[in-house]
Amino acid sequence: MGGRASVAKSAMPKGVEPEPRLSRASVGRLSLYLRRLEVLLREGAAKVSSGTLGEALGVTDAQVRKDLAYLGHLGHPGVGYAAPELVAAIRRALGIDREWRVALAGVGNLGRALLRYRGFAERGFRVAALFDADPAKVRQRVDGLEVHPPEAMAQVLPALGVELGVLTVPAEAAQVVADAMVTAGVRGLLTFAPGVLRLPAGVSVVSVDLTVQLEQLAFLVQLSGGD
Amino acid sequence: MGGRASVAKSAMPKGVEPEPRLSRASVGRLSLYLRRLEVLLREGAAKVSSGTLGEALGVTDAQVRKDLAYLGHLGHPGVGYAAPELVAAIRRALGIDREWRVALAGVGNLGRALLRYRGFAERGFRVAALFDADPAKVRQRVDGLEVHPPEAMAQVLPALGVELGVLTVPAEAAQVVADAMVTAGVRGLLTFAPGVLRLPAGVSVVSVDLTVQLEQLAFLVQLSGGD
DNA sequence: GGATGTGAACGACTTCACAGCG
DNA sequence: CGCTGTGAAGTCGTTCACATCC
Repeated sequence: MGGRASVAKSAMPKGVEPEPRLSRASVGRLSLYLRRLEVLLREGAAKVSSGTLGEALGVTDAQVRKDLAYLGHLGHPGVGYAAPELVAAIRRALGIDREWRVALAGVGNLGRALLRYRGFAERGFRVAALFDADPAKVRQRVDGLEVHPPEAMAQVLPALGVELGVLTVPAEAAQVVADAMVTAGVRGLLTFAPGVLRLPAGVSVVSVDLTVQLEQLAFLVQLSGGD
Repeated sequence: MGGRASVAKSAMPKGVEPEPRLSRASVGRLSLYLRRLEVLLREGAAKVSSGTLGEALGVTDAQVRKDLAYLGHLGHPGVGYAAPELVAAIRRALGIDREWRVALAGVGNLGRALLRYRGFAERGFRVAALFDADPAKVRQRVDGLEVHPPEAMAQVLPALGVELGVLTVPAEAAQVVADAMVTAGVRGLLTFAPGVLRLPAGVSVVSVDLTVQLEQLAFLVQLSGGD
């Protein structure tokens, strides 16, 4: 097709350094390093090398060093990394060196499962509000939290300082609920609904699409078993 | 440590074609195209172009064509792709042009949520057996399926022709249950437990790590809001 | 004209290899 | 010596651009 010019970076005159940024893949690995480090710390390890850190995760030592190099000069040649410092540095880089207030919409089985999942609280993600469109669920208490109707978002979320939203609602409702959350000031969404959300710039989205994951698996199995 | 080196290509004399393989990212997009195509088909569209297919998904037309080119020469220049044929070709490529029997281990909230999720059945994934280590749950019926104890895997799974396993068990149990499933003949696992599974070659794994996802989100929000 | 398929350019991520430091 | 940090090389995936065909 002809000139789908697209605006892009035309406004940028030049000169600005590329400034290496933490890549998406690196961020995912940092999460894994963090978890591994916590295990190693509990086992009493004070120092870790890039080799030992990556080993159990299937990551090469060179990759580990590259990832960690983004955080600054934390390693000591010939020795390794000081585990506690490394944990602190990773937490800061990931933005989890503080508490995040989270709202959860859709108190079905999936929502309840996430609510009880310890991993979240351990990392500073605190579910502060629940929402559900089902009148039978509204005003009930789940894990000590009252379920609010969706209309209450604009009032409740800012009051509680909620910045993140988790969507465990049916696919049909996802876009509407997402819009309501964004209007109420939420700046990031983790959605489990299939399909793509259209959101204003400045709002981040991470999508966990279970169908896509299962299809990936089917593909891999077919490949390896393709005899 | 070494070991993983495997053959590498240094030993390759030459001559053998690289044979382009469907990349992981491409496979993920094919899933999305498939879902989009089904919507378009319901709306009565018989032909689609790479532009219209990718538009709603945020994928460029060139990317769509590259992805679809792996499936063979399906497009008609000046016209586009015939939607029904494309659907069939994608299903075949992903290995979902047939039914897959699935076993689910861990009948907690998350397990129940997946069990009721329609998207799986629509794509030919049939949950054929349930397992749980909790004696209170064993022998109960959930969604018409009896819950078996883990010891029954070796007997039940081969009998039902189960090839895929879904793990919604606590982190501590994941490796043991995974091993049991593999022993019982399962060739692919979708796990929701945090942590890395060590499995024999030939068994595929897709891991959905919710903590990693949330941390990705926190990182993105911190980035965009880092003003 | 309209849209595909595809080499070539480009960019992003990973691995290699080694200098340098404790 | 062991292990880090990092340029260089290599690999993989995406975007561009255009010849080609209906």
